[in-house]
Amino acid sequence: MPTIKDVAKKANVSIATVSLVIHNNNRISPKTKRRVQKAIDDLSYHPTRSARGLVSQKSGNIGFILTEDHFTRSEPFYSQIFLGTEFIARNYEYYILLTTITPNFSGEDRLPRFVLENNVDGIILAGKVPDLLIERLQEYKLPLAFVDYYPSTGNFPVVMIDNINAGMQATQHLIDCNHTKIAFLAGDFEHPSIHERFQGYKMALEKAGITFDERNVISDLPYPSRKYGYQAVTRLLSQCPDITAIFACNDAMAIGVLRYLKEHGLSVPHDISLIGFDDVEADIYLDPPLTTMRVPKIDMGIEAIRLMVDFLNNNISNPRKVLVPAELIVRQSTCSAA
Amino acid sequence: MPTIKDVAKKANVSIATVSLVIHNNNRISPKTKRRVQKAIDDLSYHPTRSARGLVSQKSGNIGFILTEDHFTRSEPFYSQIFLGTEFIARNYEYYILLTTITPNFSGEDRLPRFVLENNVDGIILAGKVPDLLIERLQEYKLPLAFVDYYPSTGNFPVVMIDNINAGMQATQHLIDCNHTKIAFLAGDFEHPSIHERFQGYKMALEKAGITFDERNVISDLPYPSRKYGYQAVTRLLSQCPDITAIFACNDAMAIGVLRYLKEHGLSVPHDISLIGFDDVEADIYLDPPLTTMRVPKIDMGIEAIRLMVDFLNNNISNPRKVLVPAELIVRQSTCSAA
DNA sequence: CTGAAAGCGCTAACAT
DNA sequence: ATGTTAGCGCTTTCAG
Repeated sequence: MPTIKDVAKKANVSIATVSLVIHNNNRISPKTKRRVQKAIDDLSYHPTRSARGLVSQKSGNIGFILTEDHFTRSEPFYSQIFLGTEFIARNYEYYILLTTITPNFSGEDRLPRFVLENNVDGIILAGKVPDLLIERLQEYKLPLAFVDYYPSTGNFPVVMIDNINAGMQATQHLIDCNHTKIAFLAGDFEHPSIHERFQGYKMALEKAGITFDERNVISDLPYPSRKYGYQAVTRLLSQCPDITAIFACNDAMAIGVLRYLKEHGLSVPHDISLIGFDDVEADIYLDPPLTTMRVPKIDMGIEAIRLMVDFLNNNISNPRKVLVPAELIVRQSTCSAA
Repeated sequence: MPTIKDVAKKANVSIATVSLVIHNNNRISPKTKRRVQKAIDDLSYHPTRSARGLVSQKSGNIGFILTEDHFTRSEPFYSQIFLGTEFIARNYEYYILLTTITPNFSGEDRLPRFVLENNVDGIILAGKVPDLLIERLQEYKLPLAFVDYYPSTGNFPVVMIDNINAGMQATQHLIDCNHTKIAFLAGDFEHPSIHERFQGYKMALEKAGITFDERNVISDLPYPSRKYGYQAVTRLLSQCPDITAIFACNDAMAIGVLRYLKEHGLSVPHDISLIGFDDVEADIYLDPPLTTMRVPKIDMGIEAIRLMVDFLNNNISNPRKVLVPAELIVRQSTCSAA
């Protein structure tokens, strides 16, 4: 591999000149610039990352952290976001370094290697991450950005689904179908996204003049999975058998709900309308295909990188929040109330 | 961030000694070793990646290349493989750098930036990649490893599905169900995997004493997608209406086939049995759920990293090939012939 | 057993 | 407008 010295020699200039040409500094005469450029092209020279990194104290990498359970879960929600970051990072001349951490991150656990080794210029955190991790990360004065989660304290760039709006839209769709007894299946209320969807749910009810009934809400699920969706609806139907529509906070739960209803001879959508959230790939193959709120997962990754790069390049002091809209996808699991 | 100098000062030794301690060199007395280690711990010092990289000429990164169309296609086959590499790389203290290239890579196109900038120690290529790219990459004397593809020339570490076996198994399953008129829907015959599955198909037929019939094979599809599966079966049924079973080379095509059959009043599996390949997430939601060959995508990524790291650490000269087995998953799209 | 010093390839302040 | 030079933080001979 040619080095800057080879170029300098070939173009009969000093390495400083070569460096200046590379950075397109206009102190260099057009003539030498051309000569140097030719040498660069002839040798097909490219500055080496580590040498550059050493002097500039910039790695050219962005870290991406998520908890192990989020990485390995079957619904590829966060991996889609990650792929979104990978997809766009290229345009900004960054590479993404992925790592997972344990959800129970404690004082014993060491920080991701890329932090310790100074190998990232900023970090994107996806999904719920332990507060302690965030604190420890801040000691390294690394720019942080959050996707689909934000910590209760601190002012960071954040990409979130417009959950309130989406929650409203989903509920409104059911209301438009003349439903009034609408159940809300939350996953983990600790998660801000879920809580926001719940706000939207309540707002839509209120706007339609429907009294909110606490018994229609199941909010103590340990995890928003198929299994717990199945379980939740069991409980729901016993405590309020008259509901005609269910808003499940994600598609995994909705799939569990659907299975329960079918197994118990309840027709979807004729007996009960069902709307999910996320728009996972399986939705269209369900019977009936699931009405849901489509979340632009790839876009969320893209937006996160944009925020980070913006920050890195311009040192913006006032962090931006971006809300990505979810889109109502009407399929066949919802219909007018009888 | 503390540097090696800080540690040296704190432990009252030279930076050379610190470096030796870090690399666990036994020329250092246990006593100084302990003292230095304490200083390292107290300062929570970690060598900086770029400094290390500069002198060692090792980046600590492994590149992952796939073509754009493979990255963006809806069936997340290669992204699963990629996630497998990400998953395991951590254990070997490597990071993965992903990049995509155009499928029509030509002389005009520049190589991935991580190659030019000397930012990877080796490269994994997933899926079919242009020959020219491989040639150009070899000029950089970077170790290469292939997943789910291998070039016609050259001797590289390779991870492949055991396609011949899998093709046999799938076909054998249909034969076990008393089928004899079994169609084979290839995607792109250029791809070695498809060709191998075809070998397996023929071998199973032969073993069962069933004469191979060329008309039962559709092999001129531009791309193995739902759309082309749908199209292929149209043609297939017109040219040999008596087939009772179809082996589609991937699930995407199988899904297209299934749609066609349902739309044309043919029952799966009663009129026609259908087996796919890949085991994508949607399979279990299909009606009927799809019998298929499960491909361990994550494992393939893991194996690829293993091969690469083996090579990087031991400079193995005789590249290994690993064949990962596919597993027959019997669901409800196949049954005994009438 | 430990230290001095050279140098990896580059950037940027300072000279000229 | 261009060159000289001092590092960036580390590894690794080579001396002692």
